[in-house]
Amino acid sequence: MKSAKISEAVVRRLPIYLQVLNELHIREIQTVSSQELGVKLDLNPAQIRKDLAYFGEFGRKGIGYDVLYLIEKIRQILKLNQTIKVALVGAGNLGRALCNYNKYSKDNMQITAVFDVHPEKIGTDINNLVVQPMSELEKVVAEQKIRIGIITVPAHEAQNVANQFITVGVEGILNFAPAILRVPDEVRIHNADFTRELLSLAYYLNHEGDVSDDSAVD
Amino acid sequence: MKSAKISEAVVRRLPIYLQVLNELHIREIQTVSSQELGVKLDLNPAQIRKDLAYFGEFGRKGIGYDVLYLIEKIRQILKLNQTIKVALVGAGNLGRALCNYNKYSKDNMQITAVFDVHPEKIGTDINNLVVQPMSELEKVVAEQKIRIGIITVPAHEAQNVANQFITVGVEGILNFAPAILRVPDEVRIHNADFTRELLSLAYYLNHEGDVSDDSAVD
DNA sequence: TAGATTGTTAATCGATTAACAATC
DNA sequence: TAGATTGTTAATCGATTAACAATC
Repeated sequence: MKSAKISEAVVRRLPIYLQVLNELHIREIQTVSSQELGVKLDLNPAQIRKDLAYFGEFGRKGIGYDVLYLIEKIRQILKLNQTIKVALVGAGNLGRALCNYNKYSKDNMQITAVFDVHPEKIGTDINNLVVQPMSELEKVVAEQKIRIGIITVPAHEAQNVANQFITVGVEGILNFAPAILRVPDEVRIHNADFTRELLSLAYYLNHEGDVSDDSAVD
Repeated sequence: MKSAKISEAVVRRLPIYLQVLNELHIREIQTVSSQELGVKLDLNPAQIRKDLAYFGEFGRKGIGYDVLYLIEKIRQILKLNQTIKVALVGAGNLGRALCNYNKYSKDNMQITAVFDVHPEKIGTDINNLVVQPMSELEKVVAEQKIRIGIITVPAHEAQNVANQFITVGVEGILNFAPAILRVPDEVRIHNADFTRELLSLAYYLNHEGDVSDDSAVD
């Protein structure tokens, strides 16, 4: 199956579908149409149907999609029907926030190890995980079969941490640092740098703001 | 000028350009070509030139782009040549992390007020800001001319907070909660929900993982 | 049966890339 | 002048949307 290359745009919509479907499930709604999903998500129903059809025939003509069944299918597509272990480097505020987040998530993604480069952080406790030194990274990743690395260190340390993740054989990296990281093709990197979202948001503000235009250049 | 509607894809690349340019500036590099930027960012040079050309003629034929000048121009485009004030609701770990982040940023975006719905958080201190009750939101937003709202509350409270932001006239919202929020057309909403990035990252992992395939449905 | 809705093909739309004249 | 690189037009590519037969 899964023959044709699926576009990134499609893959990025799957977690969104999953989110709405989970909400529907909680509200005990059993069936949903692409039409209804489209309204909720501001997406074209044809697009939703097409996205899902890349992976199989999940719906029933004249009826729609069974919510629980579709949840299960999307989870399978995203490989969430197994527990995926995650290591986090950078035990600062953000790292702590993510670890906490973790325990509420039932998505079978689990942060199971936390590391930091700074000696004073080593040994401290975060959400029942003890912060370990980077020297332990290789051993722990191998032992726990960790497949994803999260980077929550300052920008200037990010590439260095990424390199270490790559060396120890992590398959995917989620980077929170506001830096452009170089990784080999076989490692997938996603950026969760919120400053990008914040800056692009600024573009869409109305123009009224008191622009004091202090541009030195011309 | 700025006549044609600029596509979202273009706007989302601007902060990335800004990031590389800032790095180049720190390294005291004065001029850069679209070719060089392309290599750094894994983007087609023609695309970079085209993106920038939507906003003006910033480069010099045969030479390239002056780094400092281009930084200034992109900052103008993103409206960062003014201080944009931001309010944050949700004084949890993530909220605290963002406030801290804040002080290092020189992007003229500033979190100037923090709120929380829970009484026990009110009055506590976050990075020199006192957490205020939601009842103060309207007054503070008006007084400080706050234009962007950040949501760092749990998913089930997010829509409620968004509604309050909308009521008090915020122009843009950055949502960190893993929830789909409904906002009117005139309010811009960007999502910084990292679970989406994490789940789509899982899709790209290699297949090897021990899939115990415990799917109950068929 | 009539109404609803899927899966899918074809049409449209938009974004990326190639190519090149202009020019530093 | 020769080499480099922009800004921009035209060509290509890919993603979204419309339309509809199949079918519940």
